[in-house]
Amino acid sequence: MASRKTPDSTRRSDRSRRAIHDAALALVGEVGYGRTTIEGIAARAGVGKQTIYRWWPSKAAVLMEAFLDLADRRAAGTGRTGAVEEGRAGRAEGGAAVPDTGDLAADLKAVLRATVDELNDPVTAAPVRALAAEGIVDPALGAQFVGRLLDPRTRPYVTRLRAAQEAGEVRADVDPHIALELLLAPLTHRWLLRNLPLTHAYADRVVDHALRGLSPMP
Amino acid sequence: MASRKTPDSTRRSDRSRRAIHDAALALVGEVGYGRTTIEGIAARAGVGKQTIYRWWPSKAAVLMEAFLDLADRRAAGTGRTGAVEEGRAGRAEGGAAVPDTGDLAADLKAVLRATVDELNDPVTAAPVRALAAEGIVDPALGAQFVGRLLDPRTRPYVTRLRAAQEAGEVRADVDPHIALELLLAPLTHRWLLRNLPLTHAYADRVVDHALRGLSPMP
Amino acid sequence: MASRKTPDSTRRSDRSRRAIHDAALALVGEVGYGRTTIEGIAARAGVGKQTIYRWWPSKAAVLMEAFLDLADRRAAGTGRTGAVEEGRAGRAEGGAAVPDTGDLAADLKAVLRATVDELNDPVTAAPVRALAAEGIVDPALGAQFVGRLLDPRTRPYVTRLRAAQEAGEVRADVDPHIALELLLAPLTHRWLLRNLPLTHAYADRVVDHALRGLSPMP
Amino acid sequence: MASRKTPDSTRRSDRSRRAIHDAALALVGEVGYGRTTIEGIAARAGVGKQTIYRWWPSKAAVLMEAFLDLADRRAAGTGRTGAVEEGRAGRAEGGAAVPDTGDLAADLKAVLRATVDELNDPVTAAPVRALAAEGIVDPALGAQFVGRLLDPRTRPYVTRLRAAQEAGEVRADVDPHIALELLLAPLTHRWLLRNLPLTHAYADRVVDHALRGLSPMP
DNA sequence: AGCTAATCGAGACGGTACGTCACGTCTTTAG
DNA sequence: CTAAAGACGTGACGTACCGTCTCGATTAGCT
Repeated sequence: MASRKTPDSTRRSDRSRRAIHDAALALVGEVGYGRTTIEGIAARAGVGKQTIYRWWPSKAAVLMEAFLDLADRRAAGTGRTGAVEEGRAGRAEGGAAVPDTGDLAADLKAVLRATVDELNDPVTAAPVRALAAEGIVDPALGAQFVGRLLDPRTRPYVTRLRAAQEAGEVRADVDPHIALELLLAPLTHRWLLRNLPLTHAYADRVVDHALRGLSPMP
Repeated sequence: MASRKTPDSTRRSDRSRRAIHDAALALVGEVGYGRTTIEGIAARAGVGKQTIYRWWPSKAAVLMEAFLDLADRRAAGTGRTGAVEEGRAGRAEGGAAVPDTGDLAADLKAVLRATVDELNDPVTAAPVRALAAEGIVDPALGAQFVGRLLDPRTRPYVTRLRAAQEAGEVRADVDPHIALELLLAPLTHRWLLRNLPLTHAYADRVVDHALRGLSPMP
Repeated sequence: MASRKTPDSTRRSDRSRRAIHDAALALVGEVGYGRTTIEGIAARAGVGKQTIYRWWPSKAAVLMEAFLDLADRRAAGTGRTGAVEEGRAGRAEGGAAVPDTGDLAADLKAVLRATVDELNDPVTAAPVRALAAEGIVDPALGAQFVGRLLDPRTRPYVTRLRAAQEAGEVRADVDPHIALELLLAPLTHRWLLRNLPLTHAYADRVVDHALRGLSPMP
Repeated sequence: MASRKTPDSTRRSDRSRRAIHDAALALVGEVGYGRTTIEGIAARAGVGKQTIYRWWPSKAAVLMEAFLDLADRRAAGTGRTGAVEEGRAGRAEGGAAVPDTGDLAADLKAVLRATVDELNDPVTAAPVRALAAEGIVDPALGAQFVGRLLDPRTRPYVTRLRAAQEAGEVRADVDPHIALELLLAPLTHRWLLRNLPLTHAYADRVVDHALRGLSPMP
């Protein structure tokens, strides 16, 4: 049944898939996304070019999958296995839960500080930067970036914020998605622009300002 | 005196420079940044490739300059000629002044709505998206992007915010640069990700939340 | 096993090879060697440039092979099929036999007249001129020119001269190679210099003088 | 009167002309004719490109003139100043006289040995090879090569051969030009092809064979 | 001696071709 | 039928020179 267009995925070689993932991540880390080529990935992975073209539509798609796979493996490795501990916030595929100690500011700071660390880690950051850049220019990839990478990771924030709203910690007339952007966008902004240092202190400041507002008490 | 590395800029052809700018902007608008090639720009501009390589280090640099030139020409054309009106906020190279009516929220909304319109205009947006994407991956270009494109355009905001601070409209313990990021980053975030609509209403909401904060009055 | 430097010649496309030969010969004939470019050959042959660079080190090498191939095909087509007639002189790859009627002068004249005709034929002459010129300046190519083009074609002369020597028609103390040069060089000299007409009469004269000598009988 | 096409040669800079000659010869000697460029000559001579294009039609023309100039200067320097000694053979522009001791074979051997030495000298040989090669492919240049370089140098041979003919040393029915080719062509043949060593012994052998003929006494 | 016109050095310009790299497709051989 | 290998047509890369052109700055030769 499987024509040339849709190869039979049951016969796919897992060895090759993983080797391609590894090669893609390694090359992007070593020489940058622009200088990473499909031929280079194939050579490094010890794989024929066609094996890449058969299963992925583009270099970016390879990298995206490679990164998601890496992130999943990490999460699986580091993740607490006791489902009991997951608490109210839970933990979805790809996204770490936001703690809920009752102190919203403290919870957000804790999580955003971790995000800052992740963004400052060159290993994880390189592929994500590349994917973000490519997604900015290519809408289809951008949608994938948001849907497969970003959304799963931000959903816990929305959940936490909604909980805070129910607890009266956050105004009722605020859309949690907008609140999320108010908190997260300044960090990613600095990360993408590299114009100012992205520190824990900055994350704290952003949380404080976002929650309290910029205007003085009336 | 001028060595082979740094050509004599006094003998540079203005006709070619402008033709290259125009061709670059046109091509990026028509076929996208990725499919725009230096050969294509040269051919369209009726210019030898070497003339591009002589004066610019990269495709991105050409586009950057082309866009800045365009923006300057536009600003010069649209700019209010009465220097008297420039008032407190003034108007620097490339950056439009933020009005100061005394009502900070209204002033910010007015200006951010204009920014939203600009970001939604496909003509201006295409080159800026491309430059942003390239800058994310190439730190040197990113610095240029910030220094030559972004900073001049955001400086008036900082000025306005500082004025608001002096007028007691904004808390004294807020760094105006951070305040700026709180206001602007959510907009650029949506613009880059294309995941949610970038509207005037959203700009208003962001201003309101940023100024008042997310937490209810204690 | 085949490294990147030495491509796998078993997978080489014969269609492309032949198309390249034809294009090279055609272009050299039409616009001359100097104005023949590798890009032009590739375009005319409907072939990628890389396919030329993969298999030949230079434009001259392409032309050399193209010409040898042409000459071989011609010889195969014109060649006498009756192996019985090959006689004493035989016929090696690329070289036509020199007849042996017992009259050395007549045999040489017959063959050298044919050579004159060949040299005066613009179709064959154009590539050979070009290769000769290139070989004069590039020793490596010159060696190929001699080894692959010239030697096979002159070897029958040496054979015939040696036979004549054994028959007592030629002095015993003469090196047949030198004798060959005495006969052939004046023709190629005129051909290369184009200063004097290259005719059958001239070929005859050269044979007569070379055999009898310039000095009168003592 | 002098339009743009025919520059006023009275105002020509001798310094530049000589510098260009020197640069051309030096470069051809150092990197070969193919890698010698007009830009390179100009740079090396400290001269604008236009100064070359104004006075010479091609790279080959520059080299030709440079070589002739060099040869003239050498001849003027080495040449015997006593015109009395010039004897029967005389000495024309560029060509050294062939001695006339009465022994034709000895005289020819002496001169041809000198020619062999000259051809084996890499300094003189490099430009002449280049010019010969170019002349083979470009008929106009070839004519110049013959007329300005070769003919002046071979004329003395013809004169000497004619004298020998009058003295009964050479058959009356021999065209001196053909005789010249019989003697000289084998040498240039070896020189151009580089397939066999070009030695004094070879020159001697050629003279002997040419004068006595290849056939045994009848 | 001063004027004026051409030549000079320099090098930017519109081009063409170079030789290399990577693209995405296709074909071959092995499992 | 997939996979490794890699040749193929394609097209852009960045470089080197081409021959033309435009600049001041000499520099003659003629008033």
